[in-house]
Amino acid sequence: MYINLDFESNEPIYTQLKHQVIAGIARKELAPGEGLPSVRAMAADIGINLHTVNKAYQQLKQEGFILIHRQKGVVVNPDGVPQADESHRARLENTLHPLIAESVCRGISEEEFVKLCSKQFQEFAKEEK
Amino acid sequence: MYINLDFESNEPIYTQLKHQVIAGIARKELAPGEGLPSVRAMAADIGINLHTVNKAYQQLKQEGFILIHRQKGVVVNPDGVPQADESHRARLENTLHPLIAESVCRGISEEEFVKLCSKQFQEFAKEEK
DNA sequence: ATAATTGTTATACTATTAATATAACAGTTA
DNA sequence: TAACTGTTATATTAATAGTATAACAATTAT
Repeated sequence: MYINLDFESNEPIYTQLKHQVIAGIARKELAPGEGLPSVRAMAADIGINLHTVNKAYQQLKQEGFILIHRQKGVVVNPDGVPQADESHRARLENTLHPLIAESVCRGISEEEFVKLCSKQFQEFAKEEK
Repeated sequence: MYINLDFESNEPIYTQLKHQVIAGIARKELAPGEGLPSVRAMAADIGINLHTVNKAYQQLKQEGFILIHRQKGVVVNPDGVPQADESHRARLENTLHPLIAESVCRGISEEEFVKLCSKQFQEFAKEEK
């Protein structure tokens, strides 16, 4: 699991870490049940504080992406990530709304927008048939 | 221009204000050249500080959505919002990426995702044909 | 049994951001 | 002259991000 952080970004480090773990799961590089480095090991690897890693891990656990056993360490959720419910869909819509509004203002057509999304979905598609 | 703020949200107030102005432009409720309330009037209207409004206005100006004349006040860009360039598209992709990754993890299909986007594009479509 | 490692918790500190509160300035308009 | 425009400056409060140590309890390896 290679993590690449941008310390100049205004996106918080723990958020970048969260996103890359989630992307790893979506890309199926991280399989259900697979272990992740301990908070200290991960922190040392990428050169940040263990509390920053812990914050990311705690939120990933809270959101169902990983499990944390006191003994076994950190593990990608063996049952898979919980399916989206209505609250997830609502949050997704609320996040998309300003993106689409700006796109409309700037002349990005629905077709182009959709094509852009599809391209990213393909990045996560891996012999799934 | 009705503004609706959620003071409990973790989305900053000035960001909420920005988004609603942009949505108003996308929805064509705010036409090019149309005036917006002065920073003080807007602040009094929605019950926030004038600096918070000013911050939103400055960023909207910086991003090409509005113009601010010392005399004429605040006006929706009469030339229309500048078209998206490559940097806009890159930012859009970067913002969409974690959304799509999480959607993939949670079993939201590309079809559902695209349908969700299309629904929002329709919200902004107004006898444009 | 000892040592090392695990997640977890607590405390403290710095820096940045969000938001508010006054106040003032310079130019425009009524 | 008075009221209003955007703008700037200064100060304060609260919250968040990130780091730095330190310790505890439980497990694992030597």
